[in-house]
Amino acid sequence: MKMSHRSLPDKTIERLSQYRRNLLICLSQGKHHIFSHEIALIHHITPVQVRRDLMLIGYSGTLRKGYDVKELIDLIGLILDTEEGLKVAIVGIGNLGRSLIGYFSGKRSKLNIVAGFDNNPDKIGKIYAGVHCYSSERMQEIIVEEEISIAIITVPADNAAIVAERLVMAGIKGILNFSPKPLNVPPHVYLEEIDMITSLEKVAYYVKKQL
Amino acid sequence: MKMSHRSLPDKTIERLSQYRRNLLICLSQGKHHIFSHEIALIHHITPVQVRRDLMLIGYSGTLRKGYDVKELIDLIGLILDTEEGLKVAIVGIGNLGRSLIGYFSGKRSKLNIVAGFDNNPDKIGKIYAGVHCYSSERMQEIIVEEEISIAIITVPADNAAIVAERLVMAGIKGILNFSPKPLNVPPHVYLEEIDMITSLEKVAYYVKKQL
DNA sequence: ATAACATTGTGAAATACTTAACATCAAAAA
DNA sequence: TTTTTGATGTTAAGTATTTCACAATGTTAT
Repeated sequence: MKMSHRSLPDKTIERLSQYRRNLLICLSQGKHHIFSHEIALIHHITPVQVRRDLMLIGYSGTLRKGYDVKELIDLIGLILDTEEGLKVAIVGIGNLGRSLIGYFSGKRSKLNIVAGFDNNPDKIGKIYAGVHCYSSERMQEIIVEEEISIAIITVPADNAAIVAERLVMAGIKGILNFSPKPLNVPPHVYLEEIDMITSLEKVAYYVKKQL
Repeated sequence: MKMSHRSLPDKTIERLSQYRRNLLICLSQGKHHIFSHEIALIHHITPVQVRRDLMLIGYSGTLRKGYDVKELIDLIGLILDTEEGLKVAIVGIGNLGRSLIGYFSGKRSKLNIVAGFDNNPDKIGKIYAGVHCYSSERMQEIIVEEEISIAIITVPADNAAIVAERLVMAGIKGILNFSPKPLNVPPHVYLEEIDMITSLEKVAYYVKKQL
């Protein structure tokens, strides 16, 4: 089990996260070993792809018995997680923000949403599924104080740019942006964008093509 | 302006959708021509990539004046949209569902959310930002009746599989799935998955790497 | 008129990612 | 004990996507 994964492909990272989630389910069902073709089936990919991913992270299964579920989960954790975990803030406590808080609360112990921010005075001071909502004005202060390193932006498009700028100034290291406006961040801040409108238009394109 | 784009790269489709959104903003600001490097700057990609995409859709700009914004928007529309538009249903009117309804309502005239479905009796019969919420039991009936071709799944993970199955049976052609469980659909149904947990874990991975 | 320039369009190279092909080997079967 | 089987691990080939390099050419400056 060598640790020689200097730089894993982007797509492999995504799949590792997905593998882990389903491996945890397998484990909870009492399944302790799994074959590459079983993992592949769950994720609708080829067994070779699974084996390649595991090869890249330096994991070896047992011939004819497959992979040890528990070991694999732990190894993926070693790659994706930090030991102490990372703190996450969510900016914009609208429907989307609250939905995300719901998704994450309690689930992944290594990524905790520890603060929410919003401008709406009705929301400030309230607690949503365990997450305290603060005034946006206190963003910088609390991010520094709590050592929050990741932010999720779920504010309306027009506010996203200014929010991002303030997050960067506060020392945020990674941003997950749901606003459909491309953001401008310095290269030392990792930016991941989820563009739901584009995703839907893409579905529409392929539906059209098939008609 | 030839129409020889038998099969555009997946990534090009995504970018076209994004280009269009920002071109519409340019147009509304009175900008009628745009250079490849200007488009590139907005989207944080290279000018060559922009030119390549436009080449692939068979659009030619004017040397030294760049691209005609209006023409380009129209051409992208010709590729991404159907003339009559497509109808969209949203299954699961929780926080995420309502947030998506908010995003799309009124914005894109060619993709209209025309129905929502939920099991919660409190929600059935209500109207959310113009979208009527029906009982999930009427899903099949209404999809057929209204000729809905696209569905967005925003139900909890455990219900997603059965929802997908029923959507396929009802004749849905494309699905945008927000549940973190990989779905199983026949090959004639286009499936796009947005995995918010994976996206966040990916951000965490790159943040960790940079530390 | 001519030269310098800035921009487009594109073949070819480079990079990133996936899949095929197969050597290897432990377990099960004969 | 030997053969067959069915899995892994990996090199090499294939595909998809991005970038390089540069020819072509209209516009502006001289």
